[in-house]
Amino acid sequence: MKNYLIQIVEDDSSVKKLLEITFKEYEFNYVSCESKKSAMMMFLSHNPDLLIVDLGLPDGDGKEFIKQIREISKLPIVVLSARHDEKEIIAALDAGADDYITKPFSVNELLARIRANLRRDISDENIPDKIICGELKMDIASRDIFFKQEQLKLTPIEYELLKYFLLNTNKTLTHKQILKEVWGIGYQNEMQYLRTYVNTLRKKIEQNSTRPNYIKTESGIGYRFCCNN
Amino acid sequence: MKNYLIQIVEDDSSVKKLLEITFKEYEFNYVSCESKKSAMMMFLSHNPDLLIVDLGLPDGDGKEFIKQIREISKLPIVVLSARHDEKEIIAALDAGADDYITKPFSVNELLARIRANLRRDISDENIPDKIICGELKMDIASRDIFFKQEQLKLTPIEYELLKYFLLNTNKTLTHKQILKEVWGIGYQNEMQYLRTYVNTLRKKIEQNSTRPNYIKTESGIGYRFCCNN
DNA sequence: AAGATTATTGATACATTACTGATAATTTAT
DNA sequence: ATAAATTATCAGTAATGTATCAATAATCTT
Repeated sequence: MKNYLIQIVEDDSSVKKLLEITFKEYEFNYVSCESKKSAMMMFLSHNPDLLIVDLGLPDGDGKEFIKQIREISKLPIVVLSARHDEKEIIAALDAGADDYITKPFSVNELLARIRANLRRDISDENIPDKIICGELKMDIASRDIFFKQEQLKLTPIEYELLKYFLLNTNKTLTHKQILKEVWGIGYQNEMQYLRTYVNTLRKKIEQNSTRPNYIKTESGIGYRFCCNN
Repeated sequence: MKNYLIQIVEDDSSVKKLLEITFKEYEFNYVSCESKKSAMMMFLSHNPDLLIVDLGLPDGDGKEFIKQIREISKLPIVVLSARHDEKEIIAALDAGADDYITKPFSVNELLARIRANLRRDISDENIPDKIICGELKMDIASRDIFFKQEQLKLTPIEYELLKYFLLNTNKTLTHKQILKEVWGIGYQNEMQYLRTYVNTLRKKIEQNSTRPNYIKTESGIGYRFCCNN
């Protein structure tokens, strides 16, 4: 296993300490800092494999930092936030975070999520040319999609949407994230487009479109494409 | 593996830093500069194996630089650009760039593309000298094409188009891919040429030109040459 | 240079896909 | 349990993409 480096951005010293002890124990390398300003410098000089960012930083919003990072890098970002603040979490996901953990958190949950997000990063190392998820099979190179041996005919948007889902399975994706990725910048608020296309996709890949197995609705947030492989 | 030298042309210091750290870590040699002017001098003095060029340079357009380079060299050029500047990217490809990466990028994707473009340089053409697909038979060496025993008479573009199709059967090819490959760089947007030639090819090889068996239309994307052998 | 072939252009009819808006169904909050 | 908010559904329309063909321009042949 590669020796991953994790960068912690956390101003609350007790939480920071807890993270550091945990990483030491589980033999993750880490570096840590306490402000947005030093966070960017540290990011550039250390090139970490994963970021853990607290949303309540003293010298600027953590979301701002996430946006800046997202201009230049795709590395996994895991956000720390108080549980009650769902809006903050959605905003951070929209800004480009990959996952979130609510405080207080269990050490096991933290480690599980970090591993999951590091794994995801590895998996796009070889920009997979085939994705298989249950009865669904997508061949990126030839642009073929099969559902139960049958070749599916998808329009360009349907295809891009399904592809985005398949590249981000088992992850809650906000409406805005999906719209931005599939339709492009400027479409973040066209939620009805998304509903319409989720509908047509469900008709094509769900046994029972009212009890979807793949595309699950996360009311108030977005969708989650479920895959058990 | 040969010790490749990569030249970075990037004015944004945080992106430049990120690239440099990445190349250091993965043991690529690199040189970097920040302006179009110094880029050309550096190119001439260092003779790199691959160029990474940001499209938004301060003292002149990156496209200009690419054109100048293409006057004197065929080396692989990879363009860096923000995702939303799709027009810029197209223009850069037309100007002679080989590939592009949109910011933000994942380090792995960056490395994968660089490797792919370095490889392309040396890869020899393992093109078969005879291709048979259903009633179609093409002999690359002698340039003969037979359709149902009959020899077909094709114009140069028709021939190149059919050859490209036959070398890439059962794969959806985008309009741009086809245009770039058959007509050459700079023709990516001349879609009408492609339509016209698909039309004439269909007349020559399809039983029923309105229900094509070979050249299928993929609306909004391109064409797919179907072959069941 | 004339004639023949091939490439490009533009106009038009046709086909598919994207978007819109109304209404029904479901979920969440009070 | 009811109201409010969110989501699903679907059919109509707008927008975009494609096929076809004929006219012109460019190129090649002899």
